[in-house]
Formats: sequence, C-alpha cells, structure tokens
Amino acid sequence: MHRYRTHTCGALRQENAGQEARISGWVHRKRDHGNLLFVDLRDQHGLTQCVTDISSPAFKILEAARPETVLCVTGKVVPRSGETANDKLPTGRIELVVGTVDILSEAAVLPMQVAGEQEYSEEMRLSYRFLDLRREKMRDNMLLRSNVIASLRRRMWAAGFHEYQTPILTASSPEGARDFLVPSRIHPGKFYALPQAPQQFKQLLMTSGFDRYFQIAPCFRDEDSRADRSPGEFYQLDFEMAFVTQDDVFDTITPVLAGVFEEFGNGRPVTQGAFPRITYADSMLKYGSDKPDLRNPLLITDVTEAFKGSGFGLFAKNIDKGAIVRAIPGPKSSDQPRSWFDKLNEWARENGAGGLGYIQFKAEGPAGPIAKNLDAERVAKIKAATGANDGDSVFFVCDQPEVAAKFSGLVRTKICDELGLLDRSKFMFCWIVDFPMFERNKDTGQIEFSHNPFSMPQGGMEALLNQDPLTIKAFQYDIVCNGVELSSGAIRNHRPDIMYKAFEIAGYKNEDVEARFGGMLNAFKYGAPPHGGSAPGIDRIVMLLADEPNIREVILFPMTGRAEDLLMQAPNSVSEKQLRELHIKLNLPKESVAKAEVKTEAKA
RNA sequence: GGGGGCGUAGUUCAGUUGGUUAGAACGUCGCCCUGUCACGGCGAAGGUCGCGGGUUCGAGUCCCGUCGCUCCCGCCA
Repeated sequence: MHRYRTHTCGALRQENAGQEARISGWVHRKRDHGNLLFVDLRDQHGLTQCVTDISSPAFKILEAARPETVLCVTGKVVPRSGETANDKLPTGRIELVVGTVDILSEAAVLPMQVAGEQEYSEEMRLSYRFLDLRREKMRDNMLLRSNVIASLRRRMWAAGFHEYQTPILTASSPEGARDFLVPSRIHPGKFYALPQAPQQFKQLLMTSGFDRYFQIAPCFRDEDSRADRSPGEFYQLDFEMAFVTQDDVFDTITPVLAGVFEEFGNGRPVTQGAFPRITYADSMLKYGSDKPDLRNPLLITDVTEAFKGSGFGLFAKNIDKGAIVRAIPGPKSSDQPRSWFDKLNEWARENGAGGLGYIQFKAEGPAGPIAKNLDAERVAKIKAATGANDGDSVFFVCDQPEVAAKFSGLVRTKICDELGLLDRSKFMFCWIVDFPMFERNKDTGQIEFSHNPFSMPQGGMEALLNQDPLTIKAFQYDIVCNGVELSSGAIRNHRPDIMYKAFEIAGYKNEDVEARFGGMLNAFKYGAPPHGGSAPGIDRIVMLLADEPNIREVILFPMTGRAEDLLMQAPNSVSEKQLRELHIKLNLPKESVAKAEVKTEAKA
C-alpha cells in the first residue's frame, strides 16, 4: 500500500465498498458525538467522511486533532445506508471506517477558518494566503486559471504559434509606464528594468524570421492598483505574427478567445463568429467609452442640433460656447416617480456634472422640465433621433465634447443599472478599431501620439505626408469583453522611413528617435516583415470566467493595493553588504527613516 | 499626489442622544452525547474599542492628526 494514499479524498465511490483504502488530507470538519466521531478529510480533490467510535484506538487521536491537522487514514470503505448517505458529496455514498491514523502534521489554532463561507478582511486573507487558498472558492479559481492557461497554450500551438521566452532583466523603455529597476552590480550606477511587456522583443523575433510567437508573459509596471489591475505585475497572452494584415490577426485570435470562453464559461453564451468591429469614434459616440459593455442595450445619440438656438436656454447657451448634447434612453421609465429622476440628477451632480436633464415620453405627451421649454417640433426630433417610444424617457448630458461623451457613458451604465437591463449571463466581445494616430495635447497644443507610437498609420507614408495628422487613423485595436479591456494590439510600423516621419509629426528629431528606440529601429533597417499582434490579459480573462469583481481573487499571491506582499514581507530593507555591492547609498525622506527604524525594533 | 468607505474579543460583526460591569455568533478550552454531515447540549477563558492628541464631570461614540485595508480620480505607450 502506498505510504500516503491509495485514493484521493474525492475518489472513493460505492463500487469501492469492502476495499481497504488509505487517504491523506486536512481535517476539514469534525462532528464529535462523544462515543462516535466523524472527520471530513479534505484534499485538492474532495472530501471523504471518516468515522470511528470509542472502541477504536484511533478515536482518542482523532478526537484531539484540531481542524486543518494533516492526517493519513487507513481503513475500510463501507457503504452508507439510505438515511446516512449524503448526496451533496460525490463521495457521500461511502465512508471510511478508520483502522489506523497517522498524524502527518499538527495544526495550531487557526487565525481564519478554512471550512465555511465566513468572509475575512483582505489583510487577514493575504497574511494567511496559504489558508485562504485552501478554501473551496479560491481552490476553484486557481485551478480554473491553470486550466485556462493550458487551454490557451493548446489553442495557440494548434494555430501554428510557438512559445518563446524573452528576457526579464532588460532595458528601461523610455515611453509608457513607470519601470521597475534592478541595480547592476557589475556596472556601477546602471540599472536593468523589468519588462512592461515583451513588446520590443517580440517585434525583434519577427524581424529574426520567426513567424508566429506567443508567450504567457509576465509584465511589470510600477503603477497604482485598481480592482481590475494588480500593482506591479500581471500576465498576458502575448503574441505576434509576421506577414499579416489586421484581418489576419483578428481571424486568428478570435477563435482562441471565443473557444476558451466557451470551454470555461459554464454554458454562458459567447459572441458567435467574428467579433463586431466598432470604430473608436463610434464607440465614444454610442457607448461613451472605448471599452463598451455590449450587454448594456442602451445606445447614446447626439442631439445637439435639436437644442441649438432652442427655448431651453441653458443648453442653447452652452452649445454656442462649443458644448454638445448627448441623449441616453431610459426604456419604460416615463412613469417613474419624480423622486427617481431627482435622485439621478443628484447622482449626476455628485459625479461632477451640472445635472441630468430628461424628457418623459408619456402616453399623454412629453413631460418634464425640458419638454416645457422646447417646441413640439424639436421634441419630436429628439424622439425620432433616439428611437424613443411612448413610455420611455430620455436623459441629456450637455458639456464640452470630450466631457459630454465620457459622462454620457457613465449615465448609460447608471441607467442600465437602475432599470436592471444588463444580461449578466453573456460574454459579449467586440473589437475597437481605427484609433486616432495623433491627438492634440490640450495644455500644450502640441500634436502627440495618442496611443502606441509604433503602430502603422493607416495609409502609410502617403497619409503622413498629405493628411491632417489629427485625421489619421492607426492600425491599432482593442479587444473588449463585457466592458473589460482585455488587450490592445496593433499592426506595427516596420518601416524606418515611416517611423521617422511619424515621430517628426509628434515633434521628435531623427536623432531623438535613434537615441530612444535605436535597437528596434536598427533591426528594421536590415529587412523587417510586416507584422502585428496583441496581448490579452490572462488575469482579466480568468476574472471574467470566474465572475470575480477583483483581480486578487484569481492570483495566488497578490500584493495589497500599496504593492506590499504581506506573506513574504516584500518589499523589505536589505543588508548594508548588499547595498555596497550594488553601489547604492540610500537617500530617504525623513518619514521613511523613522518608519524603517520602528520596523527594525519591532522585529528584534 | 487627491477623494470616499471601513477599523470594537483569535475571527466576523452589533453597540441608541456622549452615561453603570462593552454584547452576539463562529473559533478555542472543559464536561455530556453512538449516525452526524454548518451535529447537538451545558460551562469557561478571551477586549489598550487601530494608534496619538483634544473637547467633556464622563468618549467605543464628538473633533484633529496619524497608520492599515479597500474603492475611485490622477497614472496605466
């Protein structure tokens, strides 16, 4: 018989009845009847009830064993009679009658319980992550994550990709997020940087003649956290393809993502076939966001014309000053009480808007404060433009274009929420395409890259030479699912001449470009294939599949919002010797010095 | 860097208008219990109310500061 187990805690069934079996695991729960004792033994695979009574020498040992003690139990598999069977457990038709028991590891009194659904503070969970991870929900999430990654790998290989490893210690990239730096011992005063993404490496791989690359790639960015953004590090399904158009990239990755969501989505419907493509401009207009949640059925429309020079002076005056008006429908809400509209107006004020205007299209005619000040023709125009029916209402946001677009997106979400219109059971994907290549900086008036400077401008060199830069689109795209940005990607600019020109428009001299991006630029001078790719975020994919609102729920050992690992005590101070070797002298702000001293004392 | 929420037994929480000895549940420990599966019953231990200061005859409660967790803005090519 195996030293520790003949079966896992989830394996035994009725057909094993009569066999001798050995299982090992953690004491999940005990039910002590004085002379009869049940112990639920748990491992990764499940739960098995073990039973013993006062006549057994094992009884005393088990009675004294605290929850989460690790045991090895050997005994006889016995069927449970009708009334004592437990159909909630796969192993519920049998139990293990304890013959001998071996304590493999004792457990101290627990700071947090593993069994049960009790919620614990983030601090508690992260400090005792090893206990937290023993809980069913977390175990399921981590197994899901592992299975999702395995499936992504299978699907990428099947699509002709190979997986390659790119450096973790690399150079600081001048654009983008804040880098994590690693001091060099051999080169005093110089630093490596952890990659924000393997972007340049994968483009170099294409230039080196490798056709289809992918990697489950760790990425490091020293930026503040959010609920869907872990501080410090995260994983991407990073991929890149040579000799492809934007359509090729879409056609290749769509079945991979849709397939994974079908496989792990528990039957929740997934966008079928090609994902809808929405231009950036359209997305900002209709959804008020560049990551629209298509489960929300509401569409925004522009109704500036209807208010221009109208009797509703507040909007008319603002329009003369360059404002626009966006309309958000509120289906079947015209008979909501006044207080409902007032509350929404209050919400709008709290969120920095002047307020939230509205028209109620009641059966007996348009109503509400705005309707009174607009002539019938204009009201009818709004009704037609928004497609509102009798019984609906329509909300209005009036502000400068960018502010109005963004806020109407918030209103769209809020109204959908208020009216309960979101279908949570679906995964709805889309591509956001045609991002602008350049934009004007509001403060400086300068033309800047609006996203990735290495994307290919649509129209290539000719567009850069002949078009108003602000009208040039890039071959740049995002994948969005249920309002979550899964990734951005692009067809890259592989032509040095076009790159120089694009940077020139954004105000860079050739020598600046060479100084900052010399490595990649140089490679492109010796024959580079047209290429493009993307990098869907693994953590976010798993988050969506697990239906978790927070990214920490799908990461084994996450850091706190302030980028601390409570389990490993990172970051931490290092020894004088280590600092000397790295040629580093600390120059700390006063508060940190005080704090560091306190920390040392507490430890001693 | 800025704003919001939370912080009370080991844990999750309750705690009225500022007023006697700060409560409950789970956990822990002890006793009882031979068919439970969130077993049940009886009992006990367990608190610097995050920390510091202030107002007050009196502060868990009010005020100021600070620390921690968290959500958002900034930031995230």
